[in-house]
Amino acid sequence: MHRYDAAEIEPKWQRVWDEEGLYRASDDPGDPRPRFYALDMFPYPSGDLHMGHAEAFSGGDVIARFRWMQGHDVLHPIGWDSFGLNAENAAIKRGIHPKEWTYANIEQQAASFKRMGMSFDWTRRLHSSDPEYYRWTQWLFLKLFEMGLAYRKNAPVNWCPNDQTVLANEQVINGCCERCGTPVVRKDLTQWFFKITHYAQRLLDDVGTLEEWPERVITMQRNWIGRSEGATVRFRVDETDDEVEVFTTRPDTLWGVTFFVFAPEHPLVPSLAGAGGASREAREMLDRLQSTPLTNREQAESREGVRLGVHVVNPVNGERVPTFVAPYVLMEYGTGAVMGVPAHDQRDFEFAREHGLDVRVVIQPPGEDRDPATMTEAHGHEGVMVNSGPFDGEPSPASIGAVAEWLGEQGLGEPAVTYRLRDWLISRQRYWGAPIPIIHCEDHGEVPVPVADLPVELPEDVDFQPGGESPLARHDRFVKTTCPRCGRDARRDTDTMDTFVDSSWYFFRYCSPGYEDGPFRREDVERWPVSQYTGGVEHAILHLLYARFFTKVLHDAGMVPFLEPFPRLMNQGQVIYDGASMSKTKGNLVMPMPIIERWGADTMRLIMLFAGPFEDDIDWKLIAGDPDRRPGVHHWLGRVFAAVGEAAERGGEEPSELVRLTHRTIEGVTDDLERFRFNVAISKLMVLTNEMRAALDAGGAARGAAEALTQMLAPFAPFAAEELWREVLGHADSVHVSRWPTFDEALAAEDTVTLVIQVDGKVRDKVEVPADADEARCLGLARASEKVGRAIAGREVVKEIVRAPKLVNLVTR
RNA sequence: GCGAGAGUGGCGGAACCCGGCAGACGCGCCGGAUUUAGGAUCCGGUGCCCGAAAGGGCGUGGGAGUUCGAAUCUCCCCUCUCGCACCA
Repeated sequence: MHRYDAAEIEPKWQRVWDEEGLYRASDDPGDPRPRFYALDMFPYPSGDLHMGHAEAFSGGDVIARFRWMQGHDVLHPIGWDSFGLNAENAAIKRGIHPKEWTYANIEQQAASFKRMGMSFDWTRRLHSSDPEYYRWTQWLFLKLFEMGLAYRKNAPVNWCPNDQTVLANEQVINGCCERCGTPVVRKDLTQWFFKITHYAQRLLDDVGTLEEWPERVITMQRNWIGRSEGATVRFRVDETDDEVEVFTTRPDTLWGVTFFVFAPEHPLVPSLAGAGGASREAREMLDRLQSTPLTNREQAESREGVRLGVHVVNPVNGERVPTFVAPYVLMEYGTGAVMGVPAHDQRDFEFAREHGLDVRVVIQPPGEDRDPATMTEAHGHEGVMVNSGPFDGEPSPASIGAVAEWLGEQGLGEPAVTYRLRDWLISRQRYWGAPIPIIHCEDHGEVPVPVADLPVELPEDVDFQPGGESPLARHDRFVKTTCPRCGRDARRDTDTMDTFVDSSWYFFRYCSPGYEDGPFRREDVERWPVSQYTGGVEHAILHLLYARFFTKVLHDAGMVPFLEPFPRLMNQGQVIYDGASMSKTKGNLVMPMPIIERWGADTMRLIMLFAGPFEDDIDWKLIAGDPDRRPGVHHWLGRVFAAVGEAAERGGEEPSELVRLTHRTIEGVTDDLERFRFNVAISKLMVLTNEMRAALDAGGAARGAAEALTQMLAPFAPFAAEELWREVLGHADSVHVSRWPTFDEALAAEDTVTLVIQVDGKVRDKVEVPADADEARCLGLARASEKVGRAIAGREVVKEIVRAPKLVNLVTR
């Protein structure tokens, strides 16, 4: 009798696996096995692993183990995204060094991963905060710099007053810092950017080719890139002769312009306000608008605005229209100025009504008579252009392109495409990140650190309290250097890189661990394209967009052979509690390690994987029940032990029913694993267990079922399966290097099936029939059924549908 | 507002891809057995309604459609979740 005792078997096998060195990807390019690169999003080392890690990595591990058993050469690496603000803030709070905090957490997480039975190739482990890693992050920065894709400019940036750092647009959520929730303010700073906008169109085009990505992630990427087609049009300021450009998606409404609006930050605004002799009140309001943080404005829905007192001339009809400054126009999008077409744009309409401006209809649907005096909202779409000079009578919106082209011919503008995507701001004025490898020389400007001098190491003796400039700026020995070109005194750049830079290429480094002559070898990356990327949907935009951008850049640099890094993406759901995210502050935090200590790692893995579809959220409150009560999956493992144990000791021929079910289960589970349907696969293994139990209780043998069950259990519950395979079933080698069972169609085939007999589509009877029963036989049985006879009594059967051997449907009148 | 996805027992969910026994599997609950006891184990039951039972009726958010037959395909509506949101 074999009792299931996780506490005994799990540490034992963990040791053995370590010694045996399982799970190493081959370094041999001639290895004939098919390769499978199972990539999990590398964790951020804040504290111990949480439930989200437990779920995501359990799923990723099932896939990796499944592929191993299918005979693949599997690369299943692990590393840590170990730079970043969290470490720095936590370290400040605790009065210790970020490095100390970070590496202590990494060690804890690594130990937890081993305890969970993760099949990582530990020899390829990396940490983005190691000099040997960020050396190459810096190298890649220089590559982008060399390619003209990294540049510095003075720009208004999003500044978090709490974290004392700049944030990327992507890190501002509803006007607040993504990290701490503090409202973000505007500030002008000189910052480093990566020219991701240069790749906007390619990022957009190629995202559509990712057929194995979740649709919603593709949509989110598309929306983020935000391509709009239309035209730019040049207006002239009548009083000053300044030229000002606008972007519009609706050039067909140009004849309906009745006013013109600038964003408060627009560079022309100060001089135009002067030229227009704006009133004191107007100037005060202007000041207020210009100093209001961008974010507060975003939330405002007011249609306030200030009249500038100057006019612009509409190039298509020569009309003079008044100009305004209004917060509803954003400097960040388009050109920072818009033409006001109140009849056909809702925002412009509201603005016009607020300020008593004309509304002129220039698109009129046939049979309708839109009257500016009585309109209560703007009309956008279908109709015929009117009051539109040469375009009168043309259809809209079909004429948008024609108008744009006409503008070009007339020299008034041109067709244009605009993206919402901004360049990627990568400078951070914080300590715990990769230093930007640039030296500022008075004579030579921005000079790259020579590759031989990389890494620019992060000094440890730094006062890293945030103070509005980079902590590195206060470290004289770091800052003072000499120019690599002229040898004279120069200053190092003191900003560090956004951690998203680190995570944009780590999956390449796994392919060439320890490589000394570059970030990775092209042939290694070519040999190990990512087969499956698994991670949280919270990275649906930023990380994935940046990693895609990097891949394209490196492709263009000739360093990688493909254009997209992750052909297959799977997002696991979140682990939540009672409908809300778990957090320490809410007091609803459940951690995986206590569960592992109490019930074992296999149970924790099975709880996660059996709870529901992998991509759906798991609400711990709904699935967990009493924490002291034995989890259902633990109970099941006990039943598996009992059944496999008995089967191992008993000889004889297996009941054909059980053989059949075994093969059907192999077929089903294999398919489920290909499709991430872990919960369904586990339920099938449970069914097989129940059937084994019944066969054993009836005195039958079950050895074949026991072997197959143990093997199929291995990806989910690696410890229990190993114990059964080696100790109970008596195999010498690990179950994890055994070959995945194959299914035999002949053995899986049923010899009898259930014939369902319907009358008018309702099930009236069921009969067991031979699998090869023909139509006549089925129909005869249906006709002979007493229940069917009762159901059709007194009625005429007008049609007989027969799908032998499974179904007969008698249709009556 | 725009976009995406989802609505099935007391609960998590299966069947949806490819129309054919709805509710697999598990949790919970009910009954029984065993046990000093148990949050342990084993056996049986468990969609709802009527009925002692046999049996019957109803049933996959609502409504229509296609079909011999719809949880599944099509259309409309409702609800919820997620993402984006003054993007000119």
